[in-house]
Amino acid sequence: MSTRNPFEAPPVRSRRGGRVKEPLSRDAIVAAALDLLKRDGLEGMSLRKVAAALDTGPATLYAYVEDHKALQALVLDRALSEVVTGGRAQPDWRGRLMALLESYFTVLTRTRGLAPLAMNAAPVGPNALRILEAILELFDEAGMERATAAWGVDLVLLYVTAIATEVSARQGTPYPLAPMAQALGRVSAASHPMVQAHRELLLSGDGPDRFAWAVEVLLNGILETPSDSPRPAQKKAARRR
Amino acid sequence: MSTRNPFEAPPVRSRRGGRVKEPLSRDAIVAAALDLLKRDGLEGMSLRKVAAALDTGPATLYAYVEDHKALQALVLDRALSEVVTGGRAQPDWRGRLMALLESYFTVLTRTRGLAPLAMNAAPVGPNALRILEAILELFDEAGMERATAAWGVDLVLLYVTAIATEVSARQGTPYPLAPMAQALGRVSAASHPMVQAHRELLLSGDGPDRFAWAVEVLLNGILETPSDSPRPAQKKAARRR
DNA sequence: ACCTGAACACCGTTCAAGT
DNA sequence: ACCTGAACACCGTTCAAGT
Repeated sequence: MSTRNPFEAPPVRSRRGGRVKEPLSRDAIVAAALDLLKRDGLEGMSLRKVAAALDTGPATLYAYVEDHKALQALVLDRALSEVVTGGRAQPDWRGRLMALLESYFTVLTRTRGLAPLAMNAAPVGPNALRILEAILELFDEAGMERATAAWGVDLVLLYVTAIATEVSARQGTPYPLAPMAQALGRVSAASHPMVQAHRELLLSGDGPDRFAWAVEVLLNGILETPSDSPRPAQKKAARRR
Repeated sequence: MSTRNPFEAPPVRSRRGGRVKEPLSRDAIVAAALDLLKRDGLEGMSLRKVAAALDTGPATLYAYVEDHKALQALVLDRALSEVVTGGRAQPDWRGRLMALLESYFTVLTRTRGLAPLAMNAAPVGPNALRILEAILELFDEAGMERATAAWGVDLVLLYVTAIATEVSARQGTPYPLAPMAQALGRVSAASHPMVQAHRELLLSGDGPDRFAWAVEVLLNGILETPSDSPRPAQKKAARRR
């Protein structure tokens, strides 16, 4: 890869789809980094590997990108371009919001190493803003107050990002919940009766139902808890008893 | 520190509070690592630095600890020993749960670098189990169904861990929400009217009210959304319109 | 058999020397 | 003036050589 036979024709013609030593640019760097992230996960996206993929040294990238963290933020937002915000399939705002959050969740979990990146970088790129705008629109359609909507969008995005981080971390390991199962197995009924009683339920996987349930929880909770009353009445607490 | 004057007395007497070259052990390693984490944050807790603090080489630690990730998990659980689960100050389960989650949140945010550690490691240590048990107890007191409680405890802990990670990441930077403020300032009203309209609200800081609000949202939502009905009726959706 | 110095294969970032 | 090879100051992990 690094040694080139001098008798070979210079690689001018494009191998299909591949860039042909295109001039270095911020965008080309971000694109290469995202390719590496998709292929090899977070550690495939090191500054040195990105530089190597572009046939240059690591120092060169600093002419186009502040530092590694900034590159991560750029890669994240580029990846978020795949999130679908304009869905009109569902008639109600809840359905549309669920579809949007599922799209966000899917993008984060499908690309190995993307979710932790979203957990570490502030969502300030153009695609993050597009997602923000879409959710606020749906919250407005739901008749939510502005203050509640502002805090709510943060809450919802943070939660989905967090669960995506957890799920994508588990995707690496062969038996994801083995450590938890072991820990729960060792628990004594005397010291941890509740954990014992909930053992199987705590281990029940994270299928789509669970994601949908969690989102419903957030939406129901947000609708019921206006942000101006820090300690709302506990009217509902006893209801389900 | 590494060069020692051969004429000085060997460091046998304890400098107050300090360990005196106590024999290496898993526990001593974890304690030293937590000390370093508290002092210098996540990067202060590198395997090499922990080894150096114990006057040994990095290879030695592998006799006591699986690898760096396992050490992180041990350090996390040791730090979680400070979380107060037995509070009886509040008469109601909500108040006690709020106090417990605040304690967890405080422990995670007070120690620099601890929160991301909690985000990466599965909560399977003895202190994590103690917290799990306490929350399940309170959920039971609230009359929650078991399946709902099992999913709910996961939801609540994950959210609090996530927000602690975000807050503690911001604690490092001098002007935490400057990037967000800038991004929101550049947004055009034409393309992002909702973001524009919520601008100041989106930037309103993360004080204790906001944390309390978020927890109330989760609790209200969980109480209202039994886990057996993946798509509960939207009875409440229009109420606040 | 146990412990560990030294080596291995990496990092992100800087900067002086080249064009 | 711009670009970048080489160096700097680190990583986590392994393993052969010592006790």
